[in-house]
Amino acid sequence: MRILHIDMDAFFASVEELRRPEFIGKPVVIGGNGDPIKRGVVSTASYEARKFGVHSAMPLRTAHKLCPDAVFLPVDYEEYSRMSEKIKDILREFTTIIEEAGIDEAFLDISEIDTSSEEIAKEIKKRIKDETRLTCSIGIAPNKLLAKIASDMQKPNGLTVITKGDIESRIWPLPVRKIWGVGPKTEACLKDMGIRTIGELASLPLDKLTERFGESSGDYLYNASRGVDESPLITHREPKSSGRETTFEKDVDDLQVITETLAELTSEVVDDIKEEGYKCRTVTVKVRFSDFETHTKAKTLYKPTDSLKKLRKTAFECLKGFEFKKKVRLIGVRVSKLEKVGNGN
DNA sequence: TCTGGGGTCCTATAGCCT
DNA sequence: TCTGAGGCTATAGGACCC
Repeated sequence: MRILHIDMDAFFASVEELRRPEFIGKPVVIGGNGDPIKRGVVSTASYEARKFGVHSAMPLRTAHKLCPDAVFLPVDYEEYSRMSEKIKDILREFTTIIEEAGIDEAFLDISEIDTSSEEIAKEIKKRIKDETRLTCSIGIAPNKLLAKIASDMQKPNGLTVITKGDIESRIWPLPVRKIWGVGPKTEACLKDMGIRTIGELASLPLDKLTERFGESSGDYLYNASRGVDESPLITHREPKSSGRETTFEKDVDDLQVITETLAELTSEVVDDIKEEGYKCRTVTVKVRFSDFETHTKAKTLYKPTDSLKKLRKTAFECLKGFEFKKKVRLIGVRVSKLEKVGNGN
């Protein structure tokens, strides 16, 4: 197997710099509605902004303190999606075995292509650069797990090939956090066990991992630390749920405002699923309180619907299940158990 | 003082059925 | 009739990803 992972460099920021060349070379921070004093987090920071310590998921206000002179811009998903499609169209000319992993990433199975991996990668980089003026980083390895780690090893504009023989020398020294699926919680848990690197993780026996993380995650970590991953590329997926949520600019205690906002969000979700041609059975309402405590209430209908009246009524019933003793920071609604409407099924 | 919004997947628990 | 063992579904919460 030869799997290629392609990851666009500082994608949102780079797309903005194409539109506004005067920002090139400056620290650029994309996030929220572009106002660094309001609630929101950083989606993407340009490499110049990263030098100030700004990174994804950081509160915009923190980014503003670290780098007050940065250019702060709102997220423009439509523009990034258009660019993403352009790039994916280029990738599809190399193979149809593609997994789209988010707006700025993809896996390609290049096992059956009769050209060396490096040549394919260089050609992809050239095509993307020529046709969009954007750069990307590419990793090539025997599986998705290693290809993704590889693409991250020499950013930006990198090209990294990892073979099975490289695992001990090049993968084991890396921190466990580099493994897809290992986030802050798992990292902290492993640190408690004295484990910091992937190599140290590989020294743990399977039963110790399954005991600590459960059957599924334990198995995954055991295999991942050895560079073993047999997961196939997902070339097509059906949506499982669709939702909308919003964080209030200031925490709210007015039930009227909360209810009205929920009604609006529900109507947006209904528009979304109708447009995609789905009905749904389950409605989940989410409330986050001022102390960040988050709760959900769900109700499942007997039969699938896309009726705004029915779904709004169900959302309101869910809302009644909450106790509002604290101010509300966020309200959201999600529908699931989706079924494609129409003849086909 | 901070901590978005779009999702997916996993786990635990409870009720119901065989 | 009683007591489980499993399977399935609904619900709630949480970790993680981009």
